[in-house]
Order: sequence, then C-alpha cells, then structure tokens
Amino acid sequence: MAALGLIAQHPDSTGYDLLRIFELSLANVWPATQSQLYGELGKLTTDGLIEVTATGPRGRKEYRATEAGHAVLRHWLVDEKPEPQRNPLMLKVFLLTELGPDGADRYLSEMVDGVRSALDELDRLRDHVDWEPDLQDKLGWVVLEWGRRVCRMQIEWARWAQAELADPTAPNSGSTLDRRP
Amino acid sequence: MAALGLIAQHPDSTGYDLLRIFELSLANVWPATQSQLYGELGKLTTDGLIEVTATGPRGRKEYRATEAGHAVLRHWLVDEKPEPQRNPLMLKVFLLTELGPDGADRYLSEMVDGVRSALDELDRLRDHVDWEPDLQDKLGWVVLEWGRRVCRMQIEWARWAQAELADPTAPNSGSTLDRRP
DNA sequence: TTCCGCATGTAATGGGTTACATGATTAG
DNA sequence: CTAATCATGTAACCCATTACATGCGGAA
Repeated sequence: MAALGLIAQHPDSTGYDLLRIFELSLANVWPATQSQLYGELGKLTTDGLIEVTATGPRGRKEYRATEAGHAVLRHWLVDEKPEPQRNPLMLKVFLLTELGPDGADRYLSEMVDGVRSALDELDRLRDHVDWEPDLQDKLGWVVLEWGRRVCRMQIEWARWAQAELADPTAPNSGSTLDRRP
Repeated sequence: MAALGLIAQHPDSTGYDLLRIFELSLANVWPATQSQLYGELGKLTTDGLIEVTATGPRGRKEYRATEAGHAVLRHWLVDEKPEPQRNPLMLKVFLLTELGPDGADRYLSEMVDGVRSALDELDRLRDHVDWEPDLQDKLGWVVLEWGRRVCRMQIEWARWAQAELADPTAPNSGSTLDRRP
C-alpha cells in the first residue's frame, strides 16, 4: 500500500525514483528496501493495480496507478482500520524487571537522552525542508509534527515514570500529585 | 525476547500459562500467537536460554530462564537500541492526498473518535486491575500510562492537523499561533 | 575511458499469522 | 458423561531484511 500510494502521488515514477522518495519522505514512517519494492511493483502490476506507462534505457519502467489501484487505495484508507501495532519500546520497559529498580531508572534516563537527539533530528528536518502550501506537503508537515509530539510526550513520560518507580507506594494509590496529568 | 522476558518474570510457567500472560498483560504491547510461542519455546530451549524444569500431565512442560537466558535478556535490554518502528497510522495520513482535503479532514475526525474509544478502553483497564506495589506492576502501570498519553496526544494532534490542513498558507510560514506548541 | 549513478532483479533466511490437528483432565 | 479447559504441536503462506548479482548511460 505504501508503494501504491506513492505511485498514486507521483505518477510515471520508476522503482528507483520511488526508492528515493521512500528515503526522503517516508524514512521515519515506513522504510522500504530495494528488494522488497521491486517485488511489490511486480505484484501490483500482476494484480492490475499499477501499470507500466513507459519504458526507457537500462530497462527503466515508469509506473502509474490504474483506476483499480486508486480504488483499492481509497478502500484501504477509508475502510480498513489500522490495527494496533506492536511496541518494542514498551515491551522493553515492561521487561525491565530483569534489571531491577536501579537498572530501570538508568534505562529511562538513557531513553530521555536518545529521544532528545531524535527530536533534534526531526527539528532539523523540519527546518531544512522547503514546504509548499499544497496538500501533500501539508500532510508531510503534520506527519513530521506527529513525530515531534511523540518525542516530547515520551520525554515527559519517562521523567514521570522515573518518579513513579521511585515512589514506594502502589500505583493508583493516590500518593503523587502528577499521577493523572 | 518477549517470551524469554516473560519466562524470566514468571519462572516455572508452561507455554499455555505464558499465552495467558501475553493476553492479559501484553495484548496492547506485544501480542503473540499460540503457534509462534510454542515454536519460540523450542528454539529458546535449543539455544540453551531456557530449560524445562518439570513435566506434568498432558505433556505439560514448565520452563525457566537459564543464566545464559538472563544474560541474553539483559544484553538485549541494555545494549540493543530499539530501532524506529514503522507507523501504519502515519503512512495512511501521509497518503491522504488520495482522498483530497475533505476526505483528509473526515479521516482525521474519525480518527479522533477511534482514539477516544481506545482511551476509554485503557482507562477501564487501569481501573480494573489490582495494582501491587512491586516493580513488575509499576512497570505495567507506566506502560499503560504511556498508552493513555499516546491517545491523548493523538487526539490533540489530530485537531491541530485539521486546522493546519484548513489553513491556506504554507506550512512553516508562521500564520497560525499554535504551530509550534 | 573510467567511474558514479541509474536501474533492475534473485536467493536465503527469519518473523508472523491463520488454519489445521490432536489429545488428556477435570468439574459439573 | 460430556463439555470446557488445559496443553502441545505442524503446515502453508506472506512480509521483510540482507546479501548477492548484473549491467547500461552519461559525465568528466
């Protein structure tokens, strides 16, 4: 669907073009490998969701979404609810019992550092891109902002979690003030 | 690692036990299927990371993490940085070009509704669990709170994004007040 | 003419899901 | 006695990653 969607956004692109688009605009959202992409292009073509509109030197093939492809894409966007995803980060947090209270606290401190640098990265990206006022760039903009908000939330959460773990009372027992922020 | 970690937390559990633990405590973080779990138990045993400590009726096998298993777990927790995950939700948002401005706006509205009910679900979970004051329950508690904060953040973000998409000016051009919240 | 970028593919392996398949215990 | 629960496994299939493999075109 990521490939189909990008082809819909950028008609007459080659696999190679799409790869660069993946790297430039979806690297933080949906990374794709070269191997996988070419495989998908073949499948999408077989399924009639995209078609080759031109061929050029070096076996270059330009793709475009068919009407059926657009329909499938719209159906996926509107009707298929995104099911909850796995969360490797929270899996780790949940398993911090293995490290004991001190290890858990250290883990959360390092997490704050890591997230901060990730946030810096996103800030830099935001400032270096030349955002156009069209829908596509606005969507890219709001997606990027989502990443920034996740980072900020995570930093605040980690601090709160550290306090919570240090607190000798049971969770939900109402001894801290910032428990339900 | 999820299986190994749960065995470390709950020694002398069977695959069946672990399955219920997955459902009860990790359903929203790292769902596991029965098929996969039994396969992993076999591999972990072969690799010497867990061992069978007892057998019972119906082929019941109790597992326990070996010292090697604990070491691998700690290494994974401390040294392996969780790489950024794919985000199907933001992929969809990025591809909302296909639906046009109105469709995108509608999509975000529906998203708010969906997230709100997810948040209700988490609130209910939080209130129905009997949280103990030990490290394990505290970690469960903070993980659950993470989910709640993601939901709240997402609701606010979606509202902001709707305003942003409705705004005729370019992103980053500085016409709205809530652009850098 | 030589090197970088364009351009496409295949193979091996592992993770994950769905469905299939089986059978023993125990509580009512 | 019978149904729910306990309890374990296999097979087929898809998605994804890493590594392997190839070769043309254009610019310096």
